[in-house]
Amino acid sequence: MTDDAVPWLSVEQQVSWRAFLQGASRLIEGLNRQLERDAGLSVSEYEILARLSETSGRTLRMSDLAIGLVHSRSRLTHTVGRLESRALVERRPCPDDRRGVNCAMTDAGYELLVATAPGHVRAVRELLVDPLTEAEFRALGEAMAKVASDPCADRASSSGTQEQGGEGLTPATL
Amino acid sequence: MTDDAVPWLSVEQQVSWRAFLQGASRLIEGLNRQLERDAGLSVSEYEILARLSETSGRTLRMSDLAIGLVHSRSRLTHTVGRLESRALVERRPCPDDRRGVNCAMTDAGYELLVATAPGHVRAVRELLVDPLTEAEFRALGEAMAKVASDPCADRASSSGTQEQGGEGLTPATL
DNA sequence: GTCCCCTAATTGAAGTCTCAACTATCGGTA
DNA sequence: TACCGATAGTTGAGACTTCAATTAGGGGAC
Repeated sequence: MTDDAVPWLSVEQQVSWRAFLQGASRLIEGLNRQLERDAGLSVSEYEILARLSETSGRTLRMSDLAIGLVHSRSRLTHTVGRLESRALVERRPCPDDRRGVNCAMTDAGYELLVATAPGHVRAVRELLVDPLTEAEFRALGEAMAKVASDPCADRASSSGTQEQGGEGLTPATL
Repeated sequence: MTDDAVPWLSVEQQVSWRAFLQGASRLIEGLNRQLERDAGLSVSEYEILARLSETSGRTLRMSDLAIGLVHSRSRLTHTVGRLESRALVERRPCPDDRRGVNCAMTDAGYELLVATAPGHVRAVRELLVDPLTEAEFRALGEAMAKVASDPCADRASSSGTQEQGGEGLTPATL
């Protein structure tokens, strides 16, 4: 934990940062609302079904799902539990590793996904794709891919109180 | 709710879209962890304190806070309640509108923010700003500003089942 | 073989958010 | 003035997530 002074964000950076928070918030909220209304699914649940639908056998190991979706194992366990209780998904022991659990999509799950996908895609377009130009959307994707794969993202920095490098001392940050 | 076919996302768009979900997830999770560890605050709580610190009088009306942070009123009520129970914030009646409630930052709240800001800024830099070039970060900010202010974001589209315009019928979406 | 540490997954409690219902006030209109 | 729809904020229940603890199996070193 290097304890060097870290400069405040510039005003421009702060504007970007807040735009990110606000935009992400609106987007996710809008998607959740649409999915909940039309299919009784949350975005996480939809994501799980979508991932499963893409694999041969419509089956994925819990840990692979968790990694792909960037969810904690615990969260995944709970969410899959809910899906399983609705018979959209099934848990099976993993043949080659007795610690593992396979999550398999049922026919009902697949059907629900097929029925739900069009509305979801439309919402993603309306809320995210359409407001942007193609180039903007591509740039957004590239930037977020870097953020997603940033190797340091696990061990977030700790810090005591220390002086900042910037101008004033307004903690006008975030 | 026009019921026209909506094309699937292209493969490239899907990659961008998933990168967004993954990146946002890692980012927010990392920030929450850092704030929780170092100050016992969540990102939403930090945001509230930060907004308050920027206003003259360090006071903001509940509804203004809710709009600025893109939180539901209910969520804001709960979160402010928690902050108030820790004496980081105070609720006062709003002089000019008897329905309104003003949320005012206490000195303790301000001090906690000042003590917390450096670590938080560092985390934002490590997780989001540093992995990107300046141009990328600016582009990200501009795109997200459009998403945040998109006028249609409120009434998310509803939809029944309908055929898609794309190629196959794989609901490989999200 | 057996120790030991690592990974896989689950559990339950505590914390947070959402949703719908409710109270109170505002402000325009008849 | 009395009504009435809209806005501000709260509440509590239920849904979802997080965190720490727990169970179970893998796999290398000795």
